[in-house]
Amino acid sequence: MLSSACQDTIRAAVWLSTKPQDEYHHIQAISEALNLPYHFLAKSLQTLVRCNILVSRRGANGGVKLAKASSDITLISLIDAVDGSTFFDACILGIGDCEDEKPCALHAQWEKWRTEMHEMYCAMRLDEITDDVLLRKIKRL
Amino acid sequence: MLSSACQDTIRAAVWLSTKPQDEYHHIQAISEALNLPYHFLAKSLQTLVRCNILVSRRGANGGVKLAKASSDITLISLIDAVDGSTFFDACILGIGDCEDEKPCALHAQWEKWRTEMHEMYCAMRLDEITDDVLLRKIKRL
DNA sequence: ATTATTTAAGATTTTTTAATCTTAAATAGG
DNA sequence: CCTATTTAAGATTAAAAAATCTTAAATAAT
Repeated sequence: MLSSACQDTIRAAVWLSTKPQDEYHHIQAISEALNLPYHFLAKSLQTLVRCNILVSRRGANGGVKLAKASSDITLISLIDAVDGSTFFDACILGIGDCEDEKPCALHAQWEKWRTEMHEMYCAMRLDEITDDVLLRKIKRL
Repeated sequence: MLSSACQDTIRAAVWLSTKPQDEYHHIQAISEALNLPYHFLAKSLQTLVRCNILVSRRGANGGVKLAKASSDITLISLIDAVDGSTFFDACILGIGDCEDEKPCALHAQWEKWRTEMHEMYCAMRLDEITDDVLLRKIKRL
């Protein structure tokens, strides 16, 4: 559903949202805390920086931090940034042209779920994902 | 959501369901009709044969046919056969242990959709997918 | 029986995704 | 200014998924 790069960035963003917003944190530290591959994570986070979701600073005492309050960061913005917005477009059976006039047998139902999912991702913000329980679970296993 | 091998087998099964059930059809013919890679398709269809969803015959005038009426073949049986049954188990965020006592913020909603999807795949049978409209659309693009 | 045909099965190659490595650029602190 | 540190960026490698190739086994027709 979501690429592992995308899941990693969500984990990292959730982790960052539990820290004071003005604090820079080393990508290395995030990578270790969540057991995510450093260079792979760094690459995804760079994408978030370019999308103005994160702010980064190079050099000693550098790192990354959220560019805005966690309550202003939607899940869909992370997904769009890393995976692109083409995830909710495909037919559930992989059959082409399902969007057009004549749908496949599953189309109407899938369309309904797809819309609901998209709305959920749009509505859900980082601060809603974050709680003590989740924090014990966002590490990669 | 579904692997391309799985989508291919669904396409092929739908195509077969439009033919007389006792007719053998060459995998080559299916591959050409639906624009699916021959050897890749053949491999997936062999899986269906082993699961007794298809019957095959080697040699001249050989081919494959449905092992039972298309109204007795559920979508979930194809998916389980090709992709295995682990597709509906994962957390939507990729966070581990989401099944257990303490779920992630999206868990309850995702669980609901997942259950509904699974039920839809269980209920949907080949003959329901097949109609004139769909047949014009099941070719790979 | 022999031959052409076709599925079966495993090996190989290609493509995509994931992960790592290397070097450059920037920054803070001494 | 110099150095250690850290992100940035592109190259490389590894792993997984998709696709192809090759050979074997089975079958029908001649």
